[in-house]
Amino acid sequence: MQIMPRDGSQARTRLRAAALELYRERGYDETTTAQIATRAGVTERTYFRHFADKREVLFDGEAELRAILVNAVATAPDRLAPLPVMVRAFTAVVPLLIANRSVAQQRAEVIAVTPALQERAYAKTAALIDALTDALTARGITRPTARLTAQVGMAAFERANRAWADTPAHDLTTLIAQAADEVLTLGGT
Amino acid sequence: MQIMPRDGSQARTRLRAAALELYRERGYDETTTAQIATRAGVTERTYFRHFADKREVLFDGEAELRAILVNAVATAPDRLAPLPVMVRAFTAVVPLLIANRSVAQQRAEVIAVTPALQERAYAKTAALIDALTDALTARGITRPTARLTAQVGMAAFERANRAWADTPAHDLTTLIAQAADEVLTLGGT
DNA sequence: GCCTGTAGTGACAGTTACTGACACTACCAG
DNA sequence: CTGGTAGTGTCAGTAACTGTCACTACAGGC
Repeated sequence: MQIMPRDGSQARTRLRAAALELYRERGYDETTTAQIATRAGVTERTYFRHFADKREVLFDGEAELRAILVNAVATAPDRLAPLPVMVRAFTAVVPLLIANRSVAQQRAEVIAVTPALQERAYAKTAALIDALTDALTARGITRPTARLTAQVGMAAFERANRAWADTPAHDLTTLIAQAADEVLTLGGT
Repeated sequence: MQIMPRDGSQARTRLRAAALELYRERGYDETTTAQIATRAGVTERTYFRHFADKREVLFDGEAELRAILVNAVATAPDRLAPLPVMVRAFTAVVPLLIANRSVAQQRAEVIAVTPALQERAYAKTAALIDALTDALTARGITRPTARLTAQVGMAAFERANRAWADTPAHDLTTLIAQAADEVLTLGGT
């Protein structure tokens, strides 16, 4: 067997790249974890030491995203209303999204055609909402309201993100603020 | 082997009951699909003819829920603003929720302690949001706004549902309307 | 009463995601 | 040079899920 560098992060990186490639080339269902491992130059067992399951390999960035969001909420000015706090948080994440845009695009294409991956994506979004709920609660907002705020904020963010994907010329920061405003118009009158 | 009635819906019903029992008795992870099938008096293969996977057996009611929601949106008065349409839709589903309350409670307990089931629950919620988005689009609302509305409406509904679980004395219909109102206050000023 | 089609099922073999246990190797601290 | 630690390979095993085929209950026409 080949001698492999002991730095685990390298194997992890290669596994991520190999999985994305294979999922794009032959589809998620037609790819086995053994194939991913082989392409990355490790064994299947090593794959499962780095990622909990076959899906998780595509969702490695979530922790970083969550950290930025939570920090932005925590450092928001006091007295700022709940939804503006959300706008602030999602705005803080814009640079990361811009930096990762091309890989994110490839990921999104695979997820869009794979129900199993969509399911995981929903769970990751829910985890972000949980984290945002906690962060809002720490600001003194009651938990039910905090949860509602986090969900509504996430909905606005997704709306902005989709608009951004359609018309990349627009500024994502502006789109986020507009989506938040739009929420407040849905009640009519 | 025993002679089994040919009416598939009976096996399906027994499988649902057996799965809920076993998941509650020993936990989801410690339950095998073979055990569910045995308790329901069928083979494992028959289980997978009725349900796509080990999780789906707990989420059989979604189609009915979706039908009611979509119908309520379709038959809502013209000129009603988007969010009030959502309130109307979720209000229409209240009787079903009241009727199923005890089973729903047991289901919720199992789901609450099982990440794999939570993931599926998120996916089911997302499917409802998709259906609501389509229904709103049919009313002439643009798709991005329809999607935002469906997500915000679902967030309000969940907020009402949680409040209802905590204080069952309150009227769910009222709680839904209040949650929708609360959304409009999140912007401040 | 018999024939025929259809839907539901049992039996069985096979693939693959995932796990536990153990041994080995690169590297780091002293 | 030594001992500890983290990452890995190997192997065996479990359980979710699938394909295929044969069989059985039942409904309808004749």
